[in-house]
Amino acid sequence: MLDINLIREKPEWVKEQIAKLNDTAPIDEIIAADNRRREILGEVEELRRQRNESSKQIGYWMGSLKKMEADLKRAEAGQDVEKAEHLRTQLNSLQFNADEAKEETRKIGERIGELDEELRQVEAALYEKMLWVPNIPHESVPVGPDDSHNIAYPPLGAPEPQFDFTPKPHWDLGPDLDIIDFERGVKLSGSRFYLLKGWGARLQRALIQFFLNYHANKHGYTEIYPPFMVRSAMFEGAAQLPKFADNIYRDAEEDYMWLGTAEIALTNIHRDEILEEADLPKKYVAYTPCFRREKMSAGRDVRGIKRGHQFDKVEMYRFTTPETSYQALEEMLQDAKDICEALGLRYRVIEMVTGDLGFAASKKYDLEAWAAGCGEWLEISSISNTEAFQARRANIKYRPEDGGRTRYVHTLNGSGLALPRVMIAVIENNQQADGSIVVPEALRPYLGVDVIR
RNA sequence: GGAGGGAUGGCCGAGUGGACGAAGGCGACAGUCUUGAAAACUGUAGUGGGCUUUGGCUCACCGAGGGUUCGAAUCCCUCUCCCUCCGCCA
Repeated sequence: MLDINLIREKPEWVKEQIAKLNDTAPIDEIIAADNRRREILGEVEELRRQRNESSKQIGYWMGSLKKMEADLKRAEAGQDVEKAEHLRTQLNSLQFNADEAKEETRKIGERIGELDEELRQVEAALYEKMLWVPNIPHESVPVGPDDSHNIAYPPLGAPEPQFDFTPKPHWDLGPDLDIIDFERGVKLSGSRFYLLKGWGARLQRALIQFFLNYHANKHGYTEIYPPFMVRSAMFEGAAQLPKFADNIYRDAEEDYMWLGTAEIALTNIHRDEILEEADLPKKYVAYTPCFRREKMSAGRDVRGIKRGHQFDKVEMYRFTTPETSYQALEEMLQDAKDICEALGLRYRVIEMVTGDLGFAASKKYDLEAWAAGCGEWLEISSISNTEAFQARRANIKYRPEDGGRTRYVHTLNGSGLALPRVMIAVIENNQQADGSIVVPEALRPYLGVDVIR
């Protein structure tokens, strides 16, 4: 979510920024709703102030009345006719004042009720609109209309694998080695599902283990095991809802939704908290399966295991101060590159232009790995700085060390790395003429074999 | 799944309709004392919104949302979460 103050103060600038994303947002409607909201707020608060004031007065009178009633009872019991008469007169007049004030205050209350109702509606409408406004790109992001304009940096890591035979794509290699079973996956769950079997399943498990250990041991991340289903509010906090509702699997009875990425759980770890600046940055890493409907990409990438409804991913996540978030973004990019290097992948960095930033990111890099069998660059990581976009939705703040006002943290997320695709690259790039696969050095301690055959 | 008990400030905990943004304690911070520290004493402190001549003024917030009332931490309803016992279970 954007800062409403920013929209209020620089509406035209905000519109320009959003136009760069190839997106639109009802900024004028938002400003109108915001104005109306503040108008009502001013009115209703003044009325509340009046009500508080007269309630206090009434309270004071009610106290006096109680005392006078007691006095009257005593006077009557003591046969003090004159005093009783005097008290009765006073009592009646005070009672009259109190009743009158009550009636007047009740009317104020009615008006407050009406205004409150309108305020509720205006605020709900404003909030709903705000939820659909995308994040604003960082000034360093190149302006471009779509992904064809993204900047692809020269390949890094291992040289392009060379073969003296025609390398097979994983959808042939897998079944030949009996490590991927497409038919039975489909039997269980339908299209876009598969089975990993034997060394295939073990290879994926080794990769997960390797990634987690690497980030925890060498990069200083704290490992998290989160719930794989979370409440819908967490999806809203991570900016997945309302916009991406089509992509989410959910429970039919309860308010549970299956993670599309660990980012959703990790973002909300510190939801509604105020962190201490001294505790920042917080760095988390988590392995989770990810579940996606893929409605939007129906018909795309149907071959092989590149895009399924379920996949595994190790995700890095950071909470930082605003001053350090862009440095943190570069560090996370390096963290992901380190893994690519350690695995001997041929990979490249893609810097996204404004038109391909997506909804939540202010700046984003992708990492792509070369897969020699299918002859494709596969996206194996996406690393974003969302600045305060998620923090505002999930209400995550920190208290600056100098004791100033609380501020929103910046949050960053990045795959480190995404699984079936890294496995595709490993399998296809390391295949030999006989169909066997050489296990990368780094994974051998986890698998206990040098070659999968 | 059944029965019962809870949710109050950083923490503990009082508060059953009116002077309560909330006693008291602990912790935190600042000051006094001290060579320094501790102890003691004194003082300061929540979050968010609106307005503002930037001095302030004001509203809301006691798990969440409704309701009753002139007035709600306090009474009523719904929901969420936690705890205890029973049942079931990896």
